[in-house]
Order: sequence, then C-alpha cells, then structure tokens
Amino acid sequence: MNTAERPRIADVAALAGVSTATVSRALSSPERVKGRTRERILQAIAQLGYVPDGSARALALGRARMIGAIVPTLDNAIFARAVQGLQSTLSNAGYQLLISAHEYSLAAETEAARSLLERAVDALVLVGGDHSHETWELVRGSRIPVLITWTNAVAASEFLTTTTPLIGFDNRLIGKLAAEHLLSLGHRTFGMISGLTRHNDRARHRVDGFRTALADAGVRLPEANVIEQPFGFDGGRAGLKHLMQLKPRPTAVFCGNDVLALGALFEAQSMRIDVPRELSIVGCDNMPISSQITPGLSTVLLPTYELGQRAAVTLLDWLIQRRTPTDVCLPVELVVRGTSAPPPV
Amino acid sequence: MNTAERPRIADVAALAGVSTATVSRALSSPERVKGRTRERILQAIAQLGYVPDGSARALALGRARMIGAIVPTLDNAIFARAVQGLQSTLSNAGYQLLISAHEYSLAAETEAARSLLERAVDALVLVGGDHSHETWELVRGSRIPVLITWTNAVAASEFLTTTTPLIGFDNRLIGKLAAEHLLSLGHRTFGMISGLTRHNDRARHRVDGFRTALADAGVRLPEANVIEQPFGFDGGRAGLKHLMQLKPRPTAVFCGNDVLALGALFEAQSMRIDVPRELSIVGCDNMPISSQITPGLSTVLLPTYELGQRAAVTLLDWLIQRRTPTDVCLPVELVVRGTSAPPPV
DNA sequence: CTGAAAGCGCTTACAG
DNA sequence: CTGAAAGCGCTTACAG
Repeated sequence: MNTAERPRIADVAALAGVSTATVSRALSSPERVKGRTRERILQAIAQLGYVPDGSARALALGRARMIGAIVPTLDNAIFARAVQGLQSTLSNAGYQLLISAHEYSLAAETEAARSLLERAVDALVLVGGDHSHETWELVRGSRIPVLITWTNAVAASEFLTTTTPLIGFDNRLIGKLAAEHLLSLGHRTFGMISGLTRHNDRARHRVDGFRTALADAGVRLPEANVIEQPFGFDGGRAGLKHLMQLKPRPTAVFCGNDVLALGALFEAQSMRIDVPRELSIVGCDNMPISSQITPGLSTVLLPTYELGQRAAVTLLDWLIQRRTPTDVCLPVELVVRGTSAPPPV
Repeated sequence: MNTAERPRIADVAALAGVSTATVSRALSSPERVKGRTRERILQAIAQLGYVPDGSARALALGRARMIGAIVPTLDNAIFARAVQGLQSTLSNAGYQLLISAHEYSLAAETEAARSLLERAVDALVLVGGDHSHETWELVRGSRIPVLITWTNAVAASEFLTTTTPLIGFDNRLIGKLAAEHLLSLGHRTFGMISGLTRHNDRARHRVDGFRTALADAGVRLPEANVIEQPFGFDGGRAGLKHLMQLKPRPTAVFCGNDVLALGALFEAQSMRIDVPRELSIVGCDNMPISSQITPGLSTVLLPTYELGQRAAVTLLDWLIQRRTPTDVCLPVELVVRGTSAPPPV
C-alpha cells in the first residue's frame, strides 16, 4: 500500500511466514496446502494487494494463457461480433485475447503474426485461408495451435505443408443459396457486388458459388456483371451504379456482405429504383440493422457470434485437454425479407 | 526446422558462434555489434526461424509491450472503431493490445482488470468514470499508468484517491448541443431515450446536459419524459413507444446514442409517425449508417477513432518518454440531417 | 504439508 | 566489440 514497488511473491511469503513455494501452491493447488497456512497466505495477499506477475508465470509454465487473433478489421460489426464471442468465452476460462487487425493487407498480417508470436501466445486464430508464405512459415515455426476461421477449405498448396483445423462457413453454399432463391423468384439477369477477392478466399468462394449455381440453372453470369468493391457503404453504392448501367440491366443483385448490400439499397433509393419491385437485393451476414430497415434486407444468416464461441471452445479443448480438433462447418441459412421479390413483368 | 522444439536464443548463439549476450544485443541495439557478427547472427535467426520469447523478455525488462483495454462491448460500432484506432496506433509502435469487454457489469470489469494485470500489461485503458471500488484498488495497486476515456470528469470521491488522466468527451455538452438545436427549431415538448445510467456516467451526463440546457431556456423535462433503455435497436423502439404515449406528446426526442436513435426512427416508421414532420429525432455518435439512411439522422458527431488514436499516443508518450499526460477533451459537433425539423404547427 | 534450489529464456551491467 | 554471470519473478520436482 505504502511502498513504491509492487509486491512480489517473496513479500507475501515473508508476511505469511512461509516459503515462496508454499505461496505458489496456495494459489495454484490450494488443496495441497494446510487450511491454516492457506488462510494466512490469502490474508497476506489481500493485505499487500498482491497480483502475480504473468510474465514470470508464463516463463516458468511455458504458457501464458493468452490467445492471439488477427482479423481483417474490427470496424465491421460481423468481425466485432465474432471477436466478442471469442473473447467472452476465452475470458470465462481464464484466457486473455490479444487482438490485431490487418485491414486486408497480407504484409500487415505477417507483422501482426510475428508480434503476437513474440508475446508468446498459446494459440493463434486467423480469418480465411489466404495468407502470405511468411505467415505460414512463422506459424509453423512457432509450433503453437492455429485455427483458421470463416472458411471451410484452404488451398491445397498450403494444405500440403500445414494441416490446421477449420471452423467456418461454406462460402460457396452462401452464393448458391442466394442464386437459388433469386432463380426461384423468376430472375434471369443477375449482378453481383463482391468484396475485393484478392487475398480473400471467402469473397472468391461466394462469387464462385453464386456463378456456379446460376450456370447449373443454365444462366450465365458475365464477368462485367460481377463488380468488386471495398467493403463499405460507398462500395455498395458504386457497385450498384455500375450494375444499373449494364444492358440488359440485372433485376437481381447478390452482394458479398450486408454492408455492400445496404450500400446498394441506399443507392437504389437515391436513384429512385424501387426495391424490390424493379430490383431485388440479397446480402450476406444478417447484421442487426438488416432486419430493422425498410424494406428489410434478404440475406444469408451467418452465425458469427457462434463462430467466435466455437473457436474459443475448440482452442481451449486443444490446449487444455489436448483434444485434437476436427473441422467444423457452421450452418448458414437464407433469410427472406422485403428486398427480394419476383422480377418486373 | 526439423527439431520438435522451438529454437531459443542459445541455439542462435551456438549456430552463429557467439554468446547469447551478443545475440540479444544484435536484436535490441544492433549498432553495438560488429557488422560481420551481426550478419552471422541474423543469418542464424533466419535459418532457425527464431522468434524471441516475450515472457522471458518481459520478465527481464520489466515491461511486456502490451496494453490492456476494457470496453463495455465490441458489439457496438462506436467502441469497435475506437478499439481499432487504439490497436492500429499501438501496433505501429510495437505494442500489442489485450482486449476485454464487460457488458456493462462492474463486477465483470473488475475480473477483467485483474486478469489483464496478471498478464503484466504495461498500461490500462478504461471507459468512463464509473468503476467498482475493487477495480480502483487493483489499478492503484498495480502502479501502472491508467487512462480513462470517453468522459471528461471522474466523480470526486474517486478522484481524491486516484488521479488519472482523461481522454474523452464533454458528455454534458453533447446533451446541451442537442437541446439547443431542438429549441432553436421551436420545439417545447421533449423526450429523451437514454442508455441505462446505472454505472454509466456518460449516459448520466448526457441526460444532465440535455435537461439543464432545456431548463436554461425555461423548459422543464419531467422524469417521465426520460426513459432508460438498454443500448440496442429494441431499446430505441421501446423507448419511443413509451414517449409517444405521453400527453402532451413530445415533438422532439434526443437519444443517448445512434443505435437508440435509429431504433426510435424505425419504430416511428412502424407507427407511421412522420419523421421529421411530426417528430424530430437527434442521436449521438454519428455512426456511418446514420448518414446513409433516409431520412438521415441528425446527431452529435463523436470522433471515436481519434479517441482511440489519442489514447494510444498518450499512453506511448507516457510509457516511453515518461511524459506526464494532460487531460484531453475532444471536440464534438452537431450534424443536422433529415430527422430534425421545426415542430408541427 | 513445507522448503531449498534449480530452471524457465531472456537482458544488461560489469569486465576484459 | 564480446562474454560470463547475475537477475527478472515465478513453478515444481525432489527431499524431508
């Protein structure tokens, strides 16, 4: 209280009249310390306000009870929700989360990975399957558990050298669900606003699934009808502007996520295009706002909070029970709201 | 590469034919190592894929280059943005961010603080001035720099014992700006939808500032005209339902944040209340969506990303240059959009 | 049930 | 410019 220095375990031991070994045991395996001794120790800890030093503990134990996670950005409700699920589950188990964002830069991701590994995290969570060679090397060299999320398949070339469990979604299925929904409404001319697909396998798979499902129904999706935009309302707006200039004009647009879809919807409103009578829009994510706006956004629901929770549980099992994880593909589901309807006749 | 164990500094030293001291110096102060030696060392590091162990380093150095932050939730774009600003600035300086969310529970905050302090973070960032006695005690006992954000004043009783710098907003001014705007449009009957004020000084100050500014203009804001709701669209909706049953019915509503304001707007649309002709709504935060929807949301803009950046810079100066920080009150600004207009005549 | 002591992997005065 | 050695604050076999 009145000393300048933070108390150490030796101070607690001295005050309680025991050795540091006993203090340590009283904290980590209380049942191995006699009741009266334990009480004296706890009393001393309280009196001094002793908080163990994690770096010393981590060094001695070889694990820091910290998990690193690298996400594209926190500035998207979807990732923020997943991180929230991850964090709350981890902290209930006494693990802390170190978080980094790479803003869709592979190089930044590598630096983030290095920085996290230097903090001696016990495990690492990554988003998607596209990572630089250096990142894979770092991760492999670190010999710690790594979990890939948000995707259900990693490119073979990397998979050969790095086997790492996946917890994610079938992003191709997401595109397929959107296509089948719009086809079933009677649409035949489509557009898609995708996130930037470079270094983003989730985005590529969504385009791929959408296009393949259309092809299976005998409908071709020309290159020009797929426009890539950075995630953000402005990207959605720019994408829609582009698509509305095509001839024939698409009557239905699938967007790589809800932010793009909302941007497209807002732009349609600005352009006085009647959604859904003249144009149907389907998004992906099911953000809270998507069910609130008018017309409600048709979208593919991704259980992102659950993704975070599952990732945490899987990691904890792996670290604590040494249970080898299995790949998990979380279910996705189409939610139909006001922004999709049959095409104009 | 082929050994099971992660390489240590001794392995690098052996391979380079130097002592561990020299490897350590080559990494932390390269200018103190001869060029040729340094090259051999870097070569050995690359060959082995050596990544230093942060817990050992932290123990030897007495600092971990990690900052802890505890926020109410990440599941709100505003906090996520601030955390993003904090994280990116810190990581550019080689610091990592440990993040925790307490979901508006003081007890959860205390546990988060303890857990972060046990990880030997170099500094702690908290949101707001309302914290449990235990949290203040822990923080004080830890003797590490602590930064309070989002508010510009901490209750005197705590302030007496804990002097900690603030980087935040004048939350009373926020309420005042909203009140003056609505008064100037001619409104005389007001309602407010506030976040839960218990353990939330920001929310209390916003109510306080709103009510005081109205009083200064000779307008009374009765207790019944202020309804507290949990943050969320549903809270905004429930709040508006309540306010619209009052007689006389308010013609203008101020909401404690944009999520509540949007919820109120959506509910008004559901109730077929014409915004802004029959009802004006003003929010707070200026979320990206607020400028996109129709009608656009009048709101008080808070520079939350900048808050995160400033917090990071302040902390880094404090830790590295030992520069004692001064309190900062970031400017806030009224943004007028379509949801506010003169009252019906 | 408890203590003395070694060890975790770094860093850094101190010598040379 | 480089090395031997002590030290950072814990934990944990090993004795007793």
